[in-house]
Amino acid sequence: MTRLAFFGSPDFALPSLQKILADERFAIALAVTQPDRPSGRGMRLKPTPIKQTALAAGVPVLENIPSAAELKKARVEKIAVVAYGRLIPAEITRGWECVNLHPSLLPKYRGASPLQSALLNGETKTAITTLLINEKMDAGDILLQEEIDIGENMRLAELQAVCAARGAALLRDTLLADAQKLRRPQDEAGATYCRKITGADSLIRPGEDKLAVHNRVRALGGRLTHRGKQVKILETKYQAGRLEIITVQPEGRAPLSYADFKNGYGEIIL
RNA sequence: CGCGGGGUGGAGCAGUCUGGUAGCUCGUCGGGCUCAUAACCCGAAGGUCCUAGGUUCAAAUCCUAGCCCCGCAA
Repeated sequence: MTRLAFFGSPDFALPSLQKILADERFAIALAVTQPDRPSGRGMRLKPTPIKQTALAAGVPVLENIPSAAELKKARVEKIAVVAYGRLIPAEITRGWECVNLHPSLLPKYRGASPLQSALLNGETKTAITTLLINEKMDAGDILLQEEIDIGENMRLAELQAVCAARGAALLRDTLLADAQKLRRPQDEAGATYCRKITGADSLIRPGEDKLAVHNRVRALGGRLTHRGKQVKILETKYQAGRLEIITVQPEGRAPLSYADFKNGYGEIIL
């Protein structure tokens, strides 16, 4: 039985945590996650999904990066990291085997938004990769990698669900294996980076190519101004060069089908 | 007390500022046209205008309180 520390924060990390919790070959000594943040309407403090699940499972939760001494005291042998949200200091990456799950075809799409960026760029293929963490972001030696096809109409939620689920299994397999035998360095020449997504990235530009609109919508949801109101396009279908709008959401309103939308708001002109 | 939008026939909206006949697009039902249709034409049914008070000759519209839904942001 391997004693692990689990670093993670959002929903994407949840399947990994659950898979490890359910596996008797592992024991989770502690979970490390981002502090509660004001969130949602009313800006109330809200714990991360990882914190909620860990506490429910009786796992101690830390909201700050522990010192090496704390990890030693908890008798942590290995560390699993999934979308933690902060860089992990060298003191830890040098003292422990830190295995990270990153949803991209490394060395491509290092950084904060691999799935969104891949969709935005219209990639037809991505991957889930486990790697050893070093000082540089997502640049450590690769352990296991599994390719994932991206369908033409696949949306972020689906892609994320697939990567999170299959990534959980890949992470478990990696943690059970001998990292020293698996490790192989990344091809630095092929490295690309994605930055953090901002609100502006979801804006649909006037006259933008149909396929670009589609990619934007399925990656981030496309926003535009329609008759003076902000409207978000939630779902489109792209087939044989034709773009069909499926679901939209006007500002202040619940999502609705485009057919309903047209009845009240009129047609959207792209 | 983070900022903001909304609740009107079955669906999506306009009307509210400036009180005075319940409107639009769609759906449903009936009829017509057509070889035919998700197309077109004619007609019909269907509404406690979120709730409770208040103001007024008169409230979807103004005032007060409450319930519910949602967007931004992070």
